Amino acid sequence: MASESSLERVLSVLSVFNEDRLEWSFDDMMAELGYSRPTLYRYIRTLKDAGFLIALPGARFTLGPKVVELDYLMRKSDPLILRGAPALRELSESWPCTALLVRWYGSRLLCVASECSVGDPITSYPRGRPMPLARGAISRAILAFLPKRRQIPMVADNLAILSSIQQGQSVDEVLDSLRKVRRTGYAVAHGEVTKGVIGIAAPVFQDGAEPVAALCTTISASAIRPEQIKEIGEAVRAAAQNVSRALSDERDQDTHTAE
Amino acid sequence: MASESSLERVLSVLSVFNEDRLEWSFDDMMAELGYSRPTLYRYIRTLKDAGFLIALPGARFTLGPKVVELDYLMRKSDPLILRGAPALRELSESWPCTALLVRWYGSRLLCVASECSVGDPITSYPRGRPMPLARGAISRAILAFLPKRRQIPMVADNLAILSSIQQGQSVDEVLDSLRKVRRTGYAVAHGEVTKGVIGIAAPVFQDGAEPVAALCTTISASAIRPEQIKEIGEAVRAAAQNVSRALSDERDQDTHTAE
DNA sequence: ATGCGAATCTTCATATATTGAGACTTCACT
DNA sequence: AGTGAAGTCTCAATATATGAAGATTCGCAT
Repeated sequence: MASESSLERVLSVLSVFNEDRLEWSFDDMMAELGYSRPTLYRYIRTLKDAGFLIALPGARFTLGPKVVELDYLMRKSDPLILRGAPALRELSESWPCTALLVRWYGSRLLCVASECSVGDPITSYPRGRPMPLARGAISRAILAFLPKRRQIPMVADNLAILSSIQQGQSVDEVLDSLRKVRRTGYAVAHGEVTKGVIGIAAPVFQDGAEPVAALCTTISASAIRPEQIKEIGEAVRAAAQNVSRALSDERDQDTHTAE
Repeated sequence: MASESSLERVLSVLSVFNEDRLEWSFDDMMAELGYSRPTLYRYIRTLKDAGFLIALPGARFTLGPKVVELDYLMRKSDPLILRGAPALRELSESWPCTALLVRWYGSRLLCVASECSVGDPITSYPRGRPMPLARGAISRAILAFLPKRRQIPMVADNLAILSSIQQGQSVDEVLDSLRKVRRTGYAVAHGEVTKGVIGIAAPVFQDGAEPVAALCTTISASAIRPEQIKEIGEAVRAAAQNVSRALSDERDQDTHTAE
């Protein structure tokens, strides 16, 4: 068990900040992280100089402007967002829903863009809010299209949750229900993440076999008739396919211009 | 000249990413940063493990999910954004403009929130896009209210730019025109950042003497009559004062509950 | 499947940078 | 001027980052 390096230690300073606590006093940080006083001051100074932290009055600290700038860079030219925005708009205009684009980072699901056509958005997953890994249509739209090698351990790791939402009692049963999702082309979830909300999601691919994202609509169960789900599902699937195609075309262009 | 520490070096890996280049191949990074192969691999692995980077196919890298998550945390509970949002909405509803909330990070001006009431936003400063330090109403709204100790060097450093926009030929002349801004309570700029766009900005305070942000409206010069500027300026000033008050009240509450 | 080249990770000896105790400075406030 | 808290510096001990070279794994085409 290699103990962590100083590089990891600086970065873990940034990990003390979470949904519940965005302002830390020096002493609390020291207690939390267990570094010595000069060391923590050194780390903090380094992070401050790089813009990742700023000092507040009263020996307290919070996240700094560099974070905001980096996120702006990502937003500004993420091909997924650029190519996906029209799809989000179209879906959200066709039904009273929130349409989401959720990136699959190999181990995290993170909403990267969303568009909402109802006054009071039912799902509250704006950009940056991590989503549950094994619950909901999005998660299943990804899981179902993972290559077996990655799929099986993921299912095994999350079997308890998957069982609790009727996806099967054993790994094999879950795999079976995922196979169905794969055949249909989209996943549907009834109130798995938020009660009374139906999620309908389809995977987005870039080139490889593994999906890079999912496109999803979340609709209040009371806003549609059950028969409409199929229609919406097809629309989501088609939209996701369009985004996939747009992404792959772009990559081709890159390749060509690079030659 | 203390050479940089390994901590600084890891963080500078994140600084190769900019508006023009968000994907780097390993070799380009190595050339840019000048680290040895194993060292750069170690840095990258550390950053990947922390979620700040992800690998793309073809030995290329880009920014990772942690950045997005951290920005979400900031957005979600930045008191300035929370308290400022109503002001932005109100201003943008009163005139055909884009209203901005711009944080002053001591050395950087960064838009943190904006609200737009015209179809095609005239200014293109969404969240995270750094703004010029010495040009425009926002910058002057901050500069004018800085304590002298910080103000004078800032003016001196940026004299060339300030002169080019008719703020005075010498430091003293600029200070004089800033004094006027201070008396008026808001700054006005005609097409300094974007041609044909008028900016009107006022400072926001938290507790201290130094402003923490500026509230700004940007209006197309053709959309208003010149006489309206005063009216808008007063509204911006009043709104900024409200935000300041809200921020300070909140701080008071913190203090009381902490006792 | 098999093999190839590129991408990534180890190993290891060495030099070097990081660490923490404690002293010191700085600053804000009285 | 005096106090206390925030932040920095000094310095010796030591842990750790470094890079050369080599091993391994991965991705992909055959």
